[in-house]
Amino acid sequence: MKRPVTSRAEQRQRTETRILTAARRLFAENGYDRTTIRAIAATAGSDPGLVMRYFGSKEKLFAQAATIRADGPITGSPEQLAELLATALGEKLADEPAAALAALRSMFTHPEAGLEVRTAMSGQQQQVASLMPGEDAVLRAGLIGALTVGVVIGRHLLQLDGLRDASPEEITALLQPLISDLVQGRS
Amino acid sequence: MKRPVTSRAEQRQRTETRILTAARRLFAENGYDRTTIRAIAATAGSDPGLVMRYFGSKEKLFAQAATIRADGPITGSPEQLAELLATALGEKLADEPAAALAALRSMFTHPEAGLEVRTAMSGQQQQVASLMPGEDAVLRAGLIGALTVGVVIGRHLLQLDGLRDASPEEITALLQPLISDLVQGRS
DNA sequence: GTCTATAAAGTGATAGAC
DNA sequence: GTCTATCACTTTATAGAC
Repeated sequence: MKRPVTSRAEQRQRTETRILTAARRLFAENGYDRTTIRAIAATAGSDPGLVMRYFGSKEKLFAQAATIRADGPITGSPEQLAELLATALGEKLADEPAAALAALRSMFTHPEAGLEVRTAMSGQQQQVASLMPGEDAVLRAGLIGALTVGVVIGRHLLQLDGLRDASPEEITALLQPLISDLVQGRS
Repeated sequence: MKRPVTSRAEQRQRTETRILTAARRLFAENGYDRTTIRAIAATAGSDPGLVMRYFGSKEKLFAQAATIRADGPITGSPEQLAELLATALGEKLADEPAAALAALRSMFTHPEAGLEVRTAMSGQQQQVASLMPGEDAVLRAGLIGALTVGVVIGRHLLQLDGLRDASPEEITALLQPLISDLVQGRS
């Protein structure tokens, strides 16, 4: 008897990733509540029962699908910091990170998603603030965070007029000096 | 027979506003999908049947509850414009406009709410851009809009670290020069 | 192991009793 | 006019047939 090119375990993991990819896309497009297990299974070419069997619950599936990958560690002088933050923003604008978008779209209506986003941002902000001078460093770091989410959701989720079509470079070129001002504490 | 101090029509309109207020609060707190007619009725001390009778459908109730009041007309020189935008932002930070927050919280998961926010912002942005110099005025106006929503949701909805506690004046003081840069096109 | 059938719960909306 | 009772539907989750 010839071994199949794809073993049982391989096949299983393959459909598992297919389900996860489908879930990510649908969660990013429609949010947690409006995405049904049925729709995910259909998109993945699979079955609702299997989705439950593999991931346990809709909640657990979402947790895996909407995990935000943290940016690399942040260090350097204030001048370097501004440039670092601007390029990190540029990356978030260039590609469409489905997992992060899934979390972002659901953050206002699904408590778990809100927590995910808040903790991810909180960690980042503390790091950033510790590298910044001034009494109000935490506030200024928060404003950088707010600016970042504002631009990301303005482009990917709300599709605001000017933001949708502009190139990432164009946007970061405009924003880097502003971020630099916030980092240095000039006002 | 003595006339009651509150007539039939008065009484009716009174409960109608009570329902509307409750709806605004719950929509702002939990979003469209997770807010039920039943919960609105209970909060308003009324009845689900009456809510339907008065407003026709959940959709129509939401439309009335989540209407964004546009800012006053925007005019003036670029210098004035930056100040105007900063103070308008300050107002949005000082009080908690329940109707706008209801629309904002649901904008990613409820298409109607998304449209409401998008059209409100689009109108504002076009006005602002028309008063700004430079080729990329539309993009820069969009960035001002993104910054504004970012800060508003960062404070009221996400409750980001530095933003939650800072005073509106502190925030606008930091942001006005940045807005001014975007308006003038310095970068 | 994969999928069908169904259970259990909750929703918006409606009809009709008081 | 106000509210109770219920309909029709959809959801996640489960149990069991193949």
